[in-house]
Formats: sequence, C-alpha cells, structure tokens
Amino acid sequence: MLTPYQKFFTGRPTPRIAQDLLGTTLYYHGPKGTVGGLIVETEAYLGENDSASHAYNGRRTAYTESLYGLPGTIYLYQIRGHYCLDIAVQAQDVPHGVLIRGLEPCLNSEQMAANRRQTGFAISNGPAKLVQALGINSRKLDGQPLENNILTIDIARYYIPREIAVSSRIGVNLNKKDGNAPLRFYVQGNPYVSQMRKRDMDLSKHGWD
DNA sequence: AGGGAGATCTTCT
DNA sequence: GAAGATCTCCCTT
Repeated sequence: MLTPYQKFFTGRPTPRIAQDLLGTTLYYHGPKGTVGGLIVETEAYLGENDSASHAYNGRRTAYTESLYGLPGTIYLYQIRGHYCLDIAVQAQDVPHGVLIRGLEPCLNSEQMAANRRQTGFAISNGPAKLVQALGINSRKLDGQPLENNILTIDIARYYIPREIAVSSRIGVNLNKKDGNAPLRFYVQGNPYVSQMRKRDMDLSKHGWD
C-alpha cells in the first residue's frame, strides 16, 4: 500500500504531477543546517517512450535503477560533472520522472549563496545550480524516498503560480523524436526560472498569486 | 543581452 | 571512445 505522500507522485499524468509541484517547498536538512526553496520550474520525462528519458527504450541499469522505484523516490544523477535532482513518479517499474530545474530560496539563502559562490538569481536558476546551492555533492541520497528524509518536499502549496508557462525541454537532443515535446513547466515571471529573460521577470511578486 | 566554445566526469557501447 | 536531462566565461552586438 502507498502512503498518502507517495500517492501525490502517482495516479494522474506525469505532466500534471510536474505542474502540481510548482509552488511546493524543497528542504535539505544538511550538515550546515536546513536550507530550502520554492520549486519554480520542472520538466516531465515519460519513460520508455520518451526519447529524452534516461529510461528510453526500457534502458535499465544500476545507474538508472532509481527511476523504476516507488513514487517519490529520489533519482540523483550526474551529468558532465554536475548533480541534478529528479523525482521518480508513477508506480514502481514505471520509469517516469520529474526534473527539478529552478528553486526560489526561502530558507537560509545566505548559506545557499555561499555553497554556490554566486549571488542573485544565479544561486539556483538551473537543475545543477540548485543542487549545488543545497549543498549536495554526491549521489548518497539516490534511491532513497523523499518522505521523512533529510532531503524532502513539503507538498502543501502555500504559494500558487499566477500563470504556469509551458515550453519544450532544455538541454535535450532536438533531433530525436520527442526533442520538442511541451513538457517543461514554470512559474511565469519568476526570476529563478532558468533562462528567464530580464524583461519577462516579475520582480515584485515573482509570479505568485 | 545573447551566443558559442570549453571544462568536466561518469556510464555504457 | 563517445555521448550526455550542464555551467561558466568570454566574445560580440
């Protein structure tokens, strides 16, 4: 049986789950204290049939095993020397995932800036940037559940996006089948969304209602 | 403000 | 040996 928390990560289409995560809060209770932020950008990856997915064509190795885990399993992978955070969604053995791509710091942002050695929106406006901002620099948490963990998401939404924007995913091979699929979701105007243009930023409310 | 090259490192073929 | 769900710096507008 699934817990109510696990049920949040299954039972409806993956793009819908990705949108429902916008405005929830990500926390990391790390060695330097607790840091955290609001999720402002996500991408959906649809498993075996999605040419951009790590599980395309059913690819299943020790490296990608977490994607096949229970809903709410952490898939922490490395790409070109950077760590990225993905959440396995849907039932066990269904390798769908939601990539967290942007985070608005809301707890101990000074520590996050220090972890990044950056200031301003560059602290966490990208999938590898936000993981570094949290202070995570290993795959130690890969394969673990989010529920009741030191890395977790509070799925209660205290902030509601005024508008959810949709686009094709970033960094995927455009020449493959699903290279242009509209599976990227973000809080329109939030400055911590990757590649948000300055003229599109809502600097007063950050795109929240 | 936007685009492109180079760094980087693990995994799989 | 090649490719990948990226980032930074530097260059040109």
